[in-house]
Amino acid sequence: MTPSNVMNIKNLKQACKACSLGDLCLPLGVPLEDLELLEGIISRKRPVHRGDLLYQAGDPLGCLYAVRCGSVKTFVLTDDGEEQITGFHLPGELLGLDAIGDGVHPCTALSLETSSVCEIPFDGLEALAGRTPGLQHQLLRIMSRELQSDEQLMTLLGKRASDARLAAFLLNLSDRFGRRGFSRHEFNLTMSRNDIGNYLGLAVETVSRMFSRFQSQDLITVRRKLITLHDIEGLRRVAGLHGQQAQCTAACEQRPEVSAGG
Amino acid sequence: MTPSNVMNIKNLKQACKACSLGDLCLPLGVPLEDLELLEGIISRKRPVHRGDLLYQAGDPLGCLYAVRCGSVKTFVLTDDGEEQITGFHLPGELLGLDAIGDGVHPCTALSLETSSVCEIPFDGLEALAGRTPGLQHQLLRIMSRELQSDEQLMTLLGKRASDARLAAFLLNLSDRFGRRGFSRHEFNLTMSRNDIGNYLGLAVETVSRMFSRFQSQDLITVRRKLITLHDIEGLRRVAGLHGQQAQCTAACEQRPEVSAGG
DNA sequence: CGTTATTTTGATATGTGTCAAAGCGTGTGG
DNA sequence: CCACACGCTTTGACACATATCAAAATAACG
Repeated sequence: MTPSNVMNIKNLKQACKACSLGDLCLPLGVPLEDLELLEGIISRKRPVHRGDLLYQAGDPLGCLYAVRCGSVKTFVLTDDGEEQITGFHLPGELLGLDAIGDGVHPCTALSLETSSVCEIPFDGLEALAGRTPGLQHQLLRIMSRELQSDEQLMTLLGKRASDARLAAFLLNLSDRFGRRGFSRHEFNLTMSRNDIGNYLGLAVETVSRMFSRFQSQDLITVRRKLITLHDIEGLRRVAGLHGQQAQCTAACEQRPEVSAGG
Repeated sequence: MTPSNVMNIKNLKQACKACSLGDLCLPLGVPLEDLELLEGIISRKRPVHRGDLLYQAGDPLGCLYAVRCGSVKTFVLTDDGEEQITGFHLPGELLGLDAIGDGVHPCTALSLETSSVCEIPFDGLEALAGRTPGLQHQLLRIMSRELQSDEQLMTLLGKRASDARLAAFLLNLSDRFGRRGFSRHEFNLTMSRNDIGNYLGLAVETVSRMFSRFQSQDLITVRRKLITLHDIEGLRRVAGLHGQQAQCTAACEQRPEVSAGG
């Protein structure tokens, strides 16, 4: 009705092919000619704002959502009414896959900041996947990876102490930000301390205390929402991820601290 | 080489169509004519015994495995070498889906008793799913449901006390046994107390104490591996699953104990 | 039938939740 | 632009649930 609508239609054309995070999202491995078919069913919504819901628990599954920019949290409501956060989602990640089983969203998705998401009608995606082996494969891969990361989270929640949980959480975010071209050493937490505690199965106070402790150990600097990682290897040690990446010789036992400008 | 091989070949023909748990497994929703194609790629192995491995962490993904009878546990090895159990799997359940992402099994699958499993080459399954919409849909559904159940487990591990965890675990098993035609009230635990504790993020001793407590509260009877549930509604209350099924009025506050023959 | 593994029970230690309150940033209205 | 109020975060004190340590009881296995 207004000129702005025309703009929106134009924006729609600016889909997967031009999207900077293509290879983190569904299009990875999908041949160019099929990509256009995928673009055909995806629509890009207006930006959503902090606190906006993408979908709510109980909603019928209409679309999956891909985060384009910003961040989103998903949570289920336990039977006594409190929320359990099931994930924080960064650009390139697909939301709503847990709704395919019953055709109903089991959790709610809420935007943590001003974000942009792509809407992908599931019916269309499924039909297209049947005709496009690369897309089917990528869809299965994405779901499989989510199963894998859930398994890691279970280990964290089931076996690890509070410091290991928070350290693993920070390292996980660092890694995911890094893959998206952001700094691995410095990033903003878009979720509250409360959310972090909820996700990690810890009280808010414990999260806060651990942040303070890590800071006093020169592992990180905390300045409100801004986190700076100074000693990633040290964090790995706290997280219980011994020498996963670099060769772990004597170096694991040394390294007292790395001073950095305060 | 021996006559017994001939028997095995005959057994192979006795595939999905004749399988008693067809509608719990992959074939659900797959039309009859496509079912034969599915049967074509599935092979049924000899029984596996207690302690046998179906696959190990690090193995390349060759096949998915469907439990036909018996039970299997899957676990990842944490970086400091201890195992974290990620699931117990009953007949009709599909194992190895978490390997699709990287083409490598992230966890190990070990049979808890004498079991029988079907081997499903993933390549073939994927190719067939591309030609069979019903099969593709069922595969996506199975993976989605697993995501959903992981979310529930996260809530359990993150928020619930030890009694709620164990109660929820028993109810979950009861429900799954029930769906498979076994008793919902009485079943054998094929896993050790250690395994249960590992899975639920509890010490063995705590699991044992909770079993004793539930028994003294007349919620269950424990006789070694054999568990009998006497008061499912009571267990639901302990698990924090308030009035999910029946209406929960004043009864929730009353009911001091229900005596039963000891 | 003896040996070993598993399970149960008890005593104690400790990490983390809970309660309480202060500090700090953010946003709002005068 | 400043003052106030509100929410979020941090810090402290304490209590409690559960892990840990230790040992007995019981089942499993050769």
